[in-house]
Amino acid sequence: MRYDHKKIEKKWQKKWKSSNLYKTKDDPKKKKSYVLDMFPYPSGEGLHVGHPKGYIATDVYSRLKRMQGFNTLHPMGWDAFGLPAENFAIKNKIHPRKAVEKNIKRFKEQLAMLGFNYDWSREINTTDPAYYKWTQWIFLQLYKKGLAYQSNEPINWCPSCQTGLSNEDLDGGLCERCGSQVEKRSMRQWVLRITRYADRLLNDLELLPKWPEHIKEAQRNWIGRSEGALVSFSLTDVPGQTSGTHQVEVFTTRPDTMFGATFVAISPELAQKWIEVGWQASKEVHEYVQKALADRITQGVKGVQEKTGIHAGISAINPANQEKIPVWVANYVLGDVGTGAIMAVPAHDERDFEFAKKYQLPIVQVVKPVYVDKINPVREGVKNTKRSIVIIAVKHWEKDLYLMNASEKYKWKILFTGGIEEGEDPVETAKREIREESGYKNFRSGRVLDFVHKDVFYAPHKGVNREVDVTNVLLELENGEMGEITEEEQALHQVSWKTREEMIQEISHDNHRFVFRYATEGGRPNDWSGTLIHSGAFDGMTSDQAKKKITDHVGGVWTTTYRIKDWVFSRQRYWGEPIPIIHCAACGVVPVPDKDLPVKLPEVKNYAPTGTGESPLAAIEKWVNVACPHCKGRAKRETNTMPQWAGSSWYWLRFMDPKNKKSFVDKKKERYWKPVDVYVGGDHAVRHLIYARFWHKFLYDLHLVSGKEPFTRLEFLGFILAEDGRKMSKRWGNIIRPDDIVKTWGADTLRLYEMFMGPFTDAIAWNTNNMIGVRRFLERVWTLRESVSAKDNRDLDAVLHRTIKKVGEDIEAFKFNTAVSQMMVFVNEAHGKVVGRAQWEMFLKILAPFAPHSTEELWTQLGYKKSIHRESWPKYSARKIKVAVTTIAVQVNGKVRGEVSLAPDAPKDDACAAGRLAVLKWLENKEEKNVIYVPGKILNFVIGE
RNA sequence: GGGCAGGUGGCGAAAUGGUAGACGCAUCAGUCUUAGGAACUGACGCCGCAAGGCAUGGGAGUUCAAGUCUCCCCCUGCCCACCA
Repeated sequence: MRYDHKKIEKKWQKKWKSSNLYKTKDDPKKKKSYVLDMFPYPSGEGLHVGHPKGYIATDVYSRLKRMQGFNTLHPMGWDAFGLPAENFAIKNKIHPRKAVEKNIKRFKEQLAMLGFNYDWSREINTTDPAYYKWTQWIFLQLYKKGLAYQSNEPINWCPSCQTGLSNEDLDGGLCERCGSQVEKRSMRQWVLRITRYADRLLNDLELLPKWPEHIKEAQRNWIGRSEGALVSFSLTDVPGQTSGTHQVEVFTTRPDTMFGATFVAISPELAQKWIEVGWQASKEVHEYVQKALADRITQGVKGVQEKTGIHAGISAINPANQEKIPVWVANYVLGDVGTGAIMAVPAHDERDFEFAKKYQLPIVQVVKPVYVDKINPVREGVKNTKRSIVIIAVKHWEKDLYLMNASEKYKWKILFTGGIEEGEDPVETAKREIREESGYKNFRSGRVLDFVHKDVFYAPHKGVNREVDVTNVLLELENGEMGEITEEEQALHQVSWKTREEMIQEISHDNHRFVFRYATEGGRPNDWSGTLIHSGAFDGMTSDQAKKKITDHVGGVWTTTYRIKDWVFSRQRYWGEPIPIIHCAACGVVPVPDKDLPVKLPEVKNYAPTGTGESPLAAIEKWVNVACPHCKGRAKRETNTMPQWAGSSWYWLRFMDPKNKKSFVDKKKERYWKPVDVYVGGDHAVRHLIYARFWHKFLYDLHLVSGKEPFTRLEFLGFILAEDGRKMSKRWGNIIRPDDIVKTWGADTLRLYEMFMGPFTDAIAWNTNNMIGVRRFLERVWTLRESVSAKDNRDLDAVLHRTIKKVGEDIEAFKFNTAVSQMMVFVNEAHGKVVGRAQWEMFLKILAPFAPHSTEELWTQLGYKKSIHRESWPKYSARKIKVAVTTIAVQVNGKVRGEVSLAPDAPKDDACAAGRLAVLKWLENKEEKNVIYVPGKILNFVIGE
């Protein structure tokens, strides 16, 4: 009988369903495993072959866990509220609920084709009132704890989607759904106080060692905690000054550099505010502000590259040194970051530096960086000496080449250096040193760089530790004429001309490389920490010490700020959970009593957005007008709805207990099933995970859930690209549908191929030819059943047991590709040989998670009535993995010159004897200095030349 | 600009510091044939008739031994971003 995937797959999918094979029961005595997919949003497009990749992985993983004896929870559901469903419904003129039902049906059919082991009795749907009742209930708990509040602060408004958006819904200042430029609009909003959890969301990332580092890093960026000082600069010379313009407050993370603040820069937004309160800015300033604000809107914050600004005609007093410095309006200062104004320290901030260069503003270095040498670190018990030196970059008289000063003896490649004599001009020192050490003697120019630093190192040629104050000099030669130099100097300096690129690449010491770059490419602040200079009483302190001291000195406040803002939680749209609040003229804001939950979405004729800032629900008077639960007086319902993120912020808890009518999850069941052991998905690196962690922590604080973090391990998949390497999309016409693949090649082939393509986390292009190779593997498996015999084939034991071991370990580690290739190795090995029945059964079991249909069919052919998917995972025998003879490489001086077959545990003498014969011609007449033998791996003869 | 992940054959990719390229695709040669999306046998990093040499983005280093560890440079992808 040939391998007929069509018949087999349909047959078993039916049987599994009717026998409830994958139903999960709560069994407190058994150890559990909770394997969860990020549940999908059921779009109208249906699935392409990229979508199931994560579902296949969790299917394989959860099948392994079940076979290993775990009580396994592996559910699926639908995240079906939100703008896309609503926009789809409006466009196609059907009710969103109808559209969602239709889409879910289609999704389920497509998932069913692939033979997944979901327990469908636990299916949930965020738009089901029995589900969103609890979403509303959790919202009310947030409200009761003061974590949900109303606000009239201006929020982001998308004119196209006609709804408010949270900061997280923006992409570079544009609406992430439709790309429209977002406006600021003041309107009443519900907001969740996620900032109160910011520190815990940040710190508890440390509780998640099994999360990918890049996801954690993205979350840290998103939370954006930074510590710094709030400092006031008083203003003078403000035309039309009012109380609003007496002073300007800035936020800085570097108060230690305050003595180097040579100007203040304010955002166009703040300038506008000042104008509104009476500042009589000049015509030019006025025009600049208007233009900068307009650019923000037309180009978005992202689009503006060039830094521009204008002197505001105002002065500020630097509170550190009481110096009068100018105030500029600058487009690189943003209105909604920090206070909307900065103190600019061009010597130590890249952006301020760029601006200061452009407008010729003073640059004052106030931190002297200390470079601690890693190649020649200071030594204990050696004399410490202090000196002043120059580091000298020397430019060629004609070409763009520079002098490299190499030393064979000390193995370094650096610039020239030399000690400054008492009272000597650093440029003269530099010229003298170059004449003495290189011989070049005529100079066109020389200048001292506006950058000093300190080096701390051990000087091997003098045998002392050095702490040196460095002045940096750039010399340019007039011509190539050379004078006499001593032999001693010649031996010490191997002089050569190098291009700029070669210099940067070859210089062996970081400080010299930095000086070279500074001299030839222009200035850039560096991040070596250091001590203060030009800072009055604070000179000599380290940056860290000075930060708080200077903040105190100027009367500033040390504070913590976050990039993450409170979560704007209301949407002025129809298709979402109604916010369960009643507004009563007499009692104010009244939460809907628990007994009246859920507040169901009413039927409505027109669910298109109104654009007035009110949701379509506001027009349904019968629904809006209610009696106040308190005073029974006339009251109105809240008409805003929740954002799409609401339903997915707690759904993993509902799967534990999906039908519970008394609470969102039974406490006992929660304690048994928590936490999610493996969570698998692709999108949503930041927002969903942050929101979910936030709600979970909140529920933890109410003692409603029993763990601090919901997801122990996160596996983040790489997307499958189209065959042309682009994203699969209707637009490119490169979509491949699983339906077609399953029909032609079978679900098992598709599953196995998606696991075999490459590393799970990599984005890899689909390749149908490669997939056919996997189908060939399944056919060879099918053929193998003909050579099964009663007695085991001992020759296959080692490879079989190695395969069992590797497949189990690789699935556990989500290294599915190498698990599959190991099974291919086994089948190649078994090809043309007799396979013992017991061996065959073990192999079918380890293949079963990947290819559930064909293995089930082959299993039945052996006469079994019970499903293979209820079998347990085979145990490998460590003894059988061991082989009698193995081939190891024989090296001579690390190069492979032959090989030899040995027992893996052969003694060294035997190995050497056999090895010598194998590489005889390489050893003749040579002195054998050493032999390295690693049993089972390698034999290396080290010989003299 | 910052962070993270990467850079290995014609392609997808393997490789606890120990024979680089497992496994698969494609290609080539052959066998068989009921001419099929066949199957089977073999070859397949580069240069070279061979002996051998050269090869994991480039350069240095540590080591008996480096794709793997250290340092520097270059490039690509993803995320964040004039975040003060």
